[in-house]
Amino acid sequence: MILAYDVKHMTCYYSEMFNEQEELTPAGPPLGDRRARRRQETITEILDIALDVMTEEGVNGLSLAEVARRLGVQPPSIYKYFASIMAVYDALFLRGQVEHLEVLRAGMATGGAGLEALTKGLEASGRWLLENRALAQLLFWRPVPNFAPSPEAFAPSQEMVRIQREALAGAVAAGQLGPAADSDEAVFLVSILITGALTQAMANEPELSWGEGRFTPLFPRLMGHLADIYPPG
Amino acid sequence: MILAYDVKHMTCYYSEMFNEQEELTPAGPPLGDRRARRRQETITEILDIALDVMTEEGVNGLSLAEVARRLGVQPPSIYKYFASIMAVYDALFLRGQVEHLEVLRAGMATGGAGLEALTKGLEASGRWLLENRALAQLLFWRPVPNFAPSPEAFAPSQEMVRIQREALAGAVAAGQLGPAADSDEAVFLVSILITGALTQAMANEPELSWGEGRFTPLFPRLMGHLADIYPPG
DNA sequence: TGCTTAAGTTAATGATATTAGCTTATGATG
DNA sequence: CATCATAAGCTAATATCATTAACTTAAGCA
Repeated sequence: MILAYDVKHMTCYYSEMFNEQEELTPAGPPLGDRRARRRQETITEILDIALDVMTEEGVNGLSLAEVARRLGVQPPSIYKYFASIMAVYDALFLRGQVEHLEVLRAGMATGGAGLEALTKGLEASGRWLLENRALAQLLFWRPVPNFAPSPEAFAPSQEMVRIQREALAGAVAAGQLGPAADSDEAVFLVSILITGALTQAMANEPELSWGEGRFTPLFPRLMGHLADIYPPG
Repeated sequence: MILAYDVKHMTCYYSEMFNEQEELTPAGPPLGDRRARRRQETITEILDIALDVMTEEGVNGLSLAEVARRLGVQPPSIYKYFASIMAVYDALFLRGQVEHLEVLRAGMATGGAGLEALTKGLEASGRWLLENRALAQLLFWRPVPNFAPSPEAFAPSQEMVRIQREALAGAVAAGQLGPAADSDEAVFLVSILITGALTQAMANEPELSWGEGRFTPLFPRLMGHLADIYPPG
């Protein structure tokens, strides 16, 4: 899925909306090896804390002052690492995309092939997203006014669409689905199913995991009926 | 749909999460007729402006200071009408629920019966929600940290579920769907379809209306395949 | 060993939500 | 019609933000 925010296949909204690219991290000049490592560690630490805060207070509840407090530092110090709070959101968006892509890939590898692999992959993705709700909301919804992900942060999403088309093509080749399933349209259709299940679960069942509750258990069934929509042979 | 935020059928999340009910409007003592009308007009005006601001700046971009500015008044004056910014969100949530319910009802009345009426109703609902994105996000997503709708604001959602079950029961009676479709599960399943289409459209195609783009045109087709999931006879 | 500069600091600016307390003028009531 | 309660406005103040400017310090490369 991750159709939210795709840019290549998803026509042009984000391509129009990308923020002007100021440096997101205030320039990383030729750092000595040791210094560079320390710096990277601090950046990671800031992002971890930011994620904690977002998980506790909501995506929009992120406050650099609170992050600084937990890091044991004064608020302006954060600006040595991130140009603005939007840059923090962007870094988290990128982190979310990358991790999520990896989870989808790994999930698909556990299944068989074609439709089965796709379903397994999307379930793994769903499980991960419900375990990382703050990231999921950042990736799927538009909770933060004036935030639009940078092209870099957005890039993994195109790979995600490619992978899914590949799986659908595999399902067609295996005779699980009709040839019409090898299309962007089918990817969008699948994205509606997974996004619907996830959105309902996130909004209504914040305590439950994938496979629990009233929505996510229906997802595999819906995927199974893909063959009704794209009948093989 | 509107399963997001339902409370009766949607188990218990919101019932646990309802905010302690402080007065949302700072007490409405026995107002004279004229005064009461003026007051109500001002309240409506504030909500209209708040909706404008949310539409322009995002749901979380609402600022009482900005509302006051547009109303031509100092920020503290808003507090004569609403106890807090959360009370404004709650009033808008209620307004959204009520209008949305009416739209669904009217939409269903235009179609035939059973499955057809349900599809017509949900399409009308989708059209309205895309025309009222700020409200849609407030109703479906959880964009505002620490906001939970009051039971009053939430109530219309139960009626919405009831109406949909009724339509599904009608579809079963008409032989369009199998008996298993007369269930809460089927309502949840339908809610996944509509929520998925709407979420994708809202996140990725903010300029487009219902029926345009890559997601919402797929919805009627998905509804048509409900008979595959709940085969009649 | 010394010096560059990364990484921290404090101080200040202009937003915000909200509370307290004062003023005014509307309109219900005698 | 006059009175008076009070609705509805105001200003001032508090506490929270994000962010910028300008300074200090100390790490670590040469």
